[in-house]
Amino acid sequence: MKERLSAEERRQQIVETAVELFSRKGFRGTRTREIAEAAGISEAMIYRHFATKRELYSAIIEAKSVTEELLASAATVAQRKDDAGVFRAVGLKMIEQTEADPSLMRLLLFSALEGHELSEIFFESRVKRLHEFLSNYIRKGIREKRFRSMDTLIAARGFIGMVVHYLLIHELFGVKRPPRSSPEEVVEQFVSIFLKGIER
Amino acid sequence: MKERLSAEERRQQIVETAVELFSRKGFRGTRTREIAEAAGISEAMIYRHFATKRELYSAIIEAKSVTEELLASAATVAQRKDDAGVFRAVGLKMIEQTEADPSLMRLLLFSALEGHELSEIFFESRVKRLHEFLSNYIRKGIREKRFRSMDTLIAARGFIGMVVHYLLIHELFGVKRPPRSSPEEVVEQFVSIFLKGIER
DNA sequence: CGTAAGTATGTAAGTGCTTACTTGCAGCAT
DNA sequence: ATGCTGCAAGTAAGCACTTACATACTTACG
Repeated sequence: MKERLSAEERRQQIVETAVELFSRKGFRGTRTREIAEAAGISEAMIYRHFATKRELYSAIIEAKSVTEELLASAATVAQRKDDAGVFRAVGLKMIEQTEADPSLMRLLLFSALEGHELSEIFFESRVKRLHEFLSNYIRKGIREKRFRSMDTLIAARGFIGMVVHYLLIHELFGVKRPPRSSPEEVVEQFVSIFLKGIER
Repeated sequence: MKERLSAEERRQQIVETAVELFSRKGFRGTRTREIAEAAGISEAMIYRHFATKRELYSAIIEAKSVTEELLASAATVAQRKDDAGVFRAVGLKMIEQTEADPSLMRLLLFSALEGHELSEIFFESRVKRLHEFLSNYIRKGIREKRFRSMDTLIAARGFIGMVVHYLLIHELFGVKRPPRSSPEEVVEQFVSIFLKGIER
């Protein structure tokens, strides 16, 4: 007994199923037939909702490009002028979100490597804004004499880099973390090194 | 007038041609026919030298897994006990090598994302050894009371992360660097932040 | 040395399977 | 009864890999 969904629901369901597959196998590595099977429908249904495979992929990237609460929550902490708290919050949120759903990071990398036209939008919405947020935070700290003078964008990217690299080697290359290093401890150490490094 | 090469030369030429294509388009995205055309030969020649497309890919990964002079040159500097010099050398070498030939980084990412069986060997030979080298260097610095106590592997990965992230956003996502930030200046700032961050 | 036999490099033209996408038709909701 | 969601069964193009045959180079023997 098959379920009959409304067009909108079905479209949504196809997108969700396809995210999973594209993120695991890339655009070229994913078959429209697999998507249909995984969604429990026929291929023709995919093509009723999306003109081409590429259009489905683009719909996914656009859907995933909406910026979420990461920046909002960091901004809240930022008002308290608690430097360690801000960097800790950003680092932990990044790790939590990626570990809860690694498909985003994989899609971002796949789309960049495969040269998808929307890759840039994707990157800007997910990464660039984070760089800019931290860069602005550091700039303010410099003005308030807590941090020494430096290129704030490079510094911000440095901190993000530590966290991203951690995620890369764990989520992508399958490096196991040593028993004594929970995400919290790792982030704590990154924050400690970074903050001490930029303070006056 | 076609050139007739020895088996060894031809094999080498196929590998070199294929590296370029696989690194740009991934394993699944590269057609054996394209490789043949780019090498100026027929597909059948590829299959005389390699039983399958996958075998050609594996040959490339194995060839690219040989560790190069990065560690050697860093080890030389390391003997001088010049902390900034060591991290600067590692960071600059990484950037120089990747900018001179981005195919390695792309192959590494593609093979991990696409789940190639040799991806792990690739990662260990190119990344893990670097982590361990810096980790050992930091551990020595801690013993000699120049650095404060910490998890040396996490710290090492933090520094590498800054540099890798820089390479990712420039080589993969096409972020242009601001006019005032040459690789030298960027590395210098990373080294400055990181060293100040781990010193006593 | 000269040349024929043997061997390696090379190609053109497939083969059969997979794949993105289509068509024609059926049944359900309003 | 019309317009929707849905499917089975295509179709044409693309793909990794093969086959049958040609052409250059090497070697051995009269």
